[in-house]
Amino acid sequence: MPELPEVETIARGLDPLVRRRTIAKAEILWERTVDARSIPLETLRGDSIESVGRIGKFLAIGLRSGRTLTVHLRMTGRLTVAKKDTHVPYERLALVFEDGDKLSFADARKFGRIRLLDEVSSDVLGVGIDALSQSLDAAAFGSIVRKRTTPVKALLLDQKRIAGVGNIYANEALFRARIRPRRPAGRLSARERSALLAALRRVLLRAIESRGSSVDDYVDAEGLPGDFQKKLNVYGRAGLPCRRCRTPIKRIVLGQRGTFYCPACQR
DNA sequence: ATCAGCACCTGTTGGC
DNA sequence: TGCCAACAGGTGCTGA
Repeated sequence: MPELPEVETIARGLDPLVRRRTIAKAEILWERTVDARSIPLETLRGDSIESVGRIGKFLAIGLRSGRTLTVHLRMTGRLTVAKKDTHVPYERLALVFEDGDKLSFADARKFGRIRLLDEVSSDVLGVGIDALSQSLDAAAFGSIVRKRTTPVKALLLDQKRIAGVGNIYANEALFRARIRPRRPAGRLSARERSALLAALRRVLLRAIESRGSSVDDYVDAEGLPGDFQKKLNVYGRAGLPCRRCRTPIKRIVLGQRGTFYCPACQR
């Protein structure tokens, strides 16, 4: 479910809600929610939250002890704050605070993972340069794309190279840059590369302004949906007329993911 | 290096 | 109405 704009929205919303709160205990309701490489969550007792940030699609909860708790929402994860005794549907893990509230992680499909680490970095998390990083410039983007035969859309989705882009925004950025998803990445012209990088930034930033896309069930830290789904040009619009040229939007499968594009606008 | 296929899970939706 | 297959904002592993 959540990609960079949704995770960023959650981080911003969550930060003021959990800052400075002290953890009384972690309640684990589905064991596999805790990453096998995690420091045991019992050690969270007495620690407190300093801030909430984002690395790629990971939420990074900075703790007083200097450690970091990372949360990956995968498809259906949700993080919300509630009273300790509130029943949260599909709750898999809860950080109960000393003040009687809890930070609840709910996840219908159980794909989400939480991990407590001494030190975080994009390297430890296995992700590449953040899609909104200033250092992702033409040169850096060029070296990622260069000589690759893989379809450009698959490259955008590869978290080890560029972190944060998921299926919605990969489709949308390619539409905006007028590039077909199957084009081998290495065969894009310099002009197309710069159009794509600009489109990617623009789409992600505008999605953050809209507080993300709620296509199905995404909600932010306050339980509110985003608005960007109203502005999507291709994602989920198979058969509907292109907003630019009225040609029906096509759906193909690429790398096992639904892929949408306008056969007239995108070359 | 790359890629298809499958695994992990559950809920929703659309077709017959 | 009911059943079943297809599909879902993600990622990791295996084997060709």
